[in-house]
Amino acid sequence: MNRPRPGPATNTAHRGTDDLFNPVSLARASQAIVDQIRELIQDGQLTAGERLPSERDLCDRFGVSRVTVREALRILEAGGLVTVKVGARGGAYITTPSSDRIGRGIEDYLTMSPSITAVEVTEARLVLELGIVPIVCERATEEDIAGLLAMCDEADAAIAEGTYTMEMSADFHITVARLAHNGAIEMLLGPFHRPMLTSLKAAREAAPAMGKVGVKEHRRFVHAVRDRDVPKATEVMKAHLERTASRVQQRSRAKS
Amino acid sequence: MNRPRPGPATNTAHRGTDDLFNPVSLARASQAIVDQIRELIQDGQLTAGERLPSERDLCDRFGVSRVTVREALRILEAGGLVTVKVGARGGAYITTPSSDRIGRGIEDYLTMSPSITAVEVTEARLVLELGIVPIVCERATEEDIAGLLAMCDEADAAIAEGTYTMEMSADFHITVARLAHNGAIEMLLGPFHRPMLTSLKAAREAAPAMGKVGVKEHRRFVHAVRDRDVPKATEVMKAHLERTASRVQQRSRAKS
DNA sequence: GGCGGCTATTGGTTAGACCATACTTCCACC
DNA sequence: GGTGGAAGTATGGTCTAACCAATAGCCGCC
Repeated sequence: MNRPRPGPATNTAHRGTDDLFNPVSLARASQAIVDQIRELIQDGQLTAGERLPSERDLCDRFGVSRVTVREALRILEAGGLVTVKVGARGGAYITTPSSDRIGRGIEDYLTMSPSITAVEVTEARLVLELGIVPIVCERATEEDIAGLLAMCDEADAAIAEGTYTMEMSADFHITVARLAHNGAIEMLLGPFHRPMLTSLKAAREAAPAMGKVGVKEHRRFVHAVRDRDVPKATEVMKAHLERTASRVQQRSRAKS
Repeated sequence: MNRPRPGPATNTAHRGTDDLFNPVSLARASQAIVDQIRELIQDGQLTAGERLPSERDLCDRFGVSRVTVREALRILEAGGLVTVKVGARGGAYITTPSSDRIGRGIEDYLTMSPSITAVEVTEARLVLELGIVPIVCERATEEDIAGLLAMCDEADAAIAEGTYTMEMSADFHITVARLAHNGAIEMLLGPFHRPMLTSLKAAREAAPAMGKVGVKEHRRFVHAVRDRDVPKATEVMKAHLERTASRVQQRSRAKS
């Protein structure tokens, strides 16, 4: 049975005030466990795919009860650092934080923080989407471009049928972001679309012709990328996004 | 004397606490509670500063044990949606997700995801920092600019004393980001600096002259902003960041 | 009137138990 | 001999009941 490490916050023995002015009994045991495990992951001592000991094991090692260990696991899980499986061979497995989970956090922040306005979100999106244009122009492969054109074709077909949705538009932008072949950018940009969608869906119904113009712009953008024409691609995308932005502004103005 | 537990998929509880909180049933009860509360927050039925009922109260309302409620609170807390205080008048208070907490998530992702390379992180940072330059040039007030110049002065003084740190450089960039007066951008950009710091600290010692050049570039950037000269500011910042980027690349190449 | 201790409220933790789930093993049956 | 299913087992999910620890507010004493 391993003793709990005399680490930063393993306590349970601060009742005796033997040494004066001890650092106050630090926060929560569960948080201390989280910190330890997080550090192990950061140090590379625990790597993706590895399995932590069972909860009951961890209890012994940390010298705490199962509830405490479980709370720590919940926190780690919420942070996307581990996933927990049930059943035999179950347990907590180290996972590389998924962009989805992080995206959820960003999305929460964008949508729930009252200090962040829709205009700001749109502006941030503009910065990102315009910023990647040069990178996309440089790195997009012929297949990538063919894929984008195929999306435009599908969009046109959907418009003809009247089944075009804002999701399809968002998909296009997400795909473009992916062509930067940069995981960090992809992760940052993803969360911007869901809030945008909910914010724009209503407007879409009000202006059904919108989609048609949008897809035309998409296509012009793809052509510019195909020609590796950065200024043109930037210009097209900028106009496209700013048209969207103006609608968001109208909407947020109308709401207030 | 445990009462017979309903199966995990049993629903339609007869508990009907018809106010805000419904009994749960799902794979993880704690997750279901999280979902409910998260939704209440998103809907605005719970707003920042409000206090949730006590844990023991929530047990009754959700029809689960305290352990389960507590796990739910840990998850919400990890997501930055509530903060929990102890003692009388303690409890879970709704908080607007802080950019710090979200930043931690992004930072985890950037540093721990093996699929994200330092080069990608640097590139993403470049996109963001360059993208905001026009906005900063437009919105920076005279006070803002004076503040930046003051930072440069301090940096020069620190260099003269040999106490200049990478943190001071990071501070400069974070301050610049703040001048965009856009919370979303600020939130996105913050997390890029800590990983950058750890990645660059070693290099700093190897090239102590670095800081001097960096500060000089900072100052030239501020002057360009003062003159509202977007192309110039962009050019300066780009050169500055790319010099940093080249060092990151060297470093990551040396490591492999 | 102010200070110090009492008390109630509330989160933090423990211990032991039971259930649900999923993998493993192995045996019976074909 | 192979195969399907039953029993075994490891593990997470939840419950109960209790106690500890921190804090705010009140009350009485000086």
